[in-house]
Amino acid sequence: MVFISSNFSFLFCQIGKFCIFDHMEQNRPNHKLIYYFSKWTDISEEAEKIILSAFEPQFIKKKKDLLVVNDVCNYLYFITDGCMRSYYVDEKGGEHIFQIRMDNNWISDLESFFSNRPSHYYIEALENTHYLRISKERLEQLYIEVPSLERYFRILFQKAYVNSLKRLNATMWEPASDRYNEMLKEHPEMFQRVPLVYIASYLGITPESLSRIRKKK
Amino acid sequence: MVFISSNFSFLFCQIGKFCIFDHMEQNRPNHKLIYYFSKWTDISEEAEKIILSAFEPQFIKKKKDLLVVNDVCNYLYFITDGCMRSYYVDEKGGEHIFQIRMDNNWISDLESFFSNRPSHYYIEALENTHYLRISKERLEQLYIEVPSLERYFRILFQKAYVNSLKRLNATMWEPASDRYNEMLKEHPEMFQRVPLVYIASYLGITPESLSRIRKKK
DNA sequence: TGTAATTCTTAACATAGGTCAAGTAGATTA
DNA sequence: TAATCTACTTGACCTATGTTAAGAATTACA
Repeated sequence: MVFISSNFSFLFCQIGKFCIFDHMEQNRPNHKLIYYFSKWTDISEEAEKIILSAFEPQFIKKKKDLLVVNDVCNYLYFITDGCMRSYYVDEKGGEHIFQIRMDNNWISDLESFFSNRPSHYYIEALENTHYLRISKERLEQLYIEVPSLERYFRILFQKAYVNSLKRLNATMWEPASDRYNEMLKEHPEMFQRVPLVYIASYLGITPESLSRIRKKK
Repeated sequence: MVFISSNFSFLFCQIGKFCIFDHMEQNRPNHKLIYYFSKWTDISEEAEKIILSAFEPQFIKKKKDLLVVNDVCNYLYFITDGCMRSYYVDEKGGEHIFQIRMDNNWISDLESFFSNRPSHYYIEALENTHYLRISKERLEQLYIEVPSLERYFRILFQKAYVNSLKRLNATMWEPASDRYNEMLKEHPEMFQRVPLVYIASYLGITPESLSRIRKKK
């Protein structure tokens, strides 16, 4: 695959991630958020204060659910430190993971969030995780108070959509071994923090298949 | 599949399509566009004029290319009447269709459009097609002249992203026959206008497999 | 520290869907 | 009207991946 194999980074759709924040103070996590906003749009000092007050810092323990099926997803979540997965459960009880997100990434069920309808998904913490959250009402208000945020989210969703289409093409037309190899290359840190069972599901295969792929290398 | 089978409409990701325009005058296609904008955001009469002047009405004949690989995609296209497909070609020469769009839908290569980098894709007319187009420069300017457009596109991409993730889940975890049946239910018009070869590719299978699925029914 | 739970691997077998090759039926063109 | 094309189908065979079941290695916990 000529162009697909050149960059499989979309395999994680890790929207909004651009640099490491080791130099930042650990206890001012909101500043990471502002940094990302300011990458794509202008944020005045005034606006910065408003934004920081709109997001609530939260914590969740490993293996706890942030969202369960049939609940409305009331928040947009920005992971400052930790790891989450979102998945659905089919009628035979099988779990299908479609998102794994780590530090400095957004996670939510956008469909439920924007429609106020019950979610079909679960969101679960894979590690003890610190995150920021904002409710739909507060976000709508924020779009009015800080109009340039609309631009940030327009660009965020635009990129997320493009990445998702690439991942779709790879899933349809690339063999699982290629998807695995490129993921290994683009996201080695993932393999240190996330069990292979989950990575297999994310890639659209069974853990047994992933095991075979890894053996062949 | 409990929730997926309840609505496969995302299989077409026909973002922005909400109603039929039979009642509209055929020769004022731009008004369809305004109608869609005004569904999600407020458009003043003033803004309407600016928008209408920013989009150029165009026409392309069946089988002609709107975009070819390695060209930069300079426009966002809104199909007012007709049908297009976008696809890429793998190193063995195989074509893989990932979008089929008909009346009142957007089509483009967003990645190339926003990055100004050469596209990996083709966009081809499957019918004689009337469409509107806007360049990146003009759109950036329009975001400034009509800020509420940023909101429209934020919502458009947000929905497109959600649909794309659902299509990804269906592709990974649902059998091809289910995807076919639901597409037939949700988009029967597609089968009147688009050859099965293309629909097969869109569903991620070969024409032979689609033929077998259709036979079994 | 021992037991249970997770995580990962392996092997035998099953199956959906791909590949190749041929053939039919309409539509298009000479 | 014959000759091509294009769209679609069919059949034989193949392969990647799923399924089931078992076991090893690691981690958590009582």
